[in-house]
Amino acid sequence: MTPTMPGSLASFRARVLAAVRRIPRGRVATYGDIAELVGAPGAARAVGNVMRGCSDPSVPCHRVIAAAGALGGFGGYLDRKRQLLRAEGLEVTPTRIRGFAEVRWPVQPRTAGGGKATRRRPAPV
DNA sequence: ATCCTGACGCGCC
DNA sequence: AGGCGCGCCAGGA
Repeated sequence: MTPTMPGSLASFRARVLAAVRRIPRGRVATYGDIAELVGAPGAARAVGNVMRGCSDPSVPCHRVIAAAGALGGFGGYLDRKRQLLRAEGLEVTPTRIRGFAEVRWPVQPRTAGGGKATRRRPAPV
């Protein structure tokens, strides 16, 4: 390909959408995480701007939340976001995702090695 | 090239 | 716990 075609050329937006698309169902990622994934640590805000124009149904923009498991935003339909997340089996409190660390992505599910590194069941409620 | 906006992040009150 | 303000970053006018 062209000598100058580092992935960086792909619009920040394109990279973000690609990353978001990789978020598995039932999992969530923060704007900051996405930013870092696309090689723009600290650009969480910019990521949010991208999501804002995310009209692509193939992009699970609802899986992108704010830091600490906060819901973040979703246009004027935050309720919609909670609904979608719940539909994926996530526990969502009125203000945040429950067990955020457990459903956060990307996360290394300890390649089924030793076994007990992280309790898959942190305890209900 | 400059200014302003924003689905953020984090510290502080 | 919850709410407020400042700082950061990329895009658009």
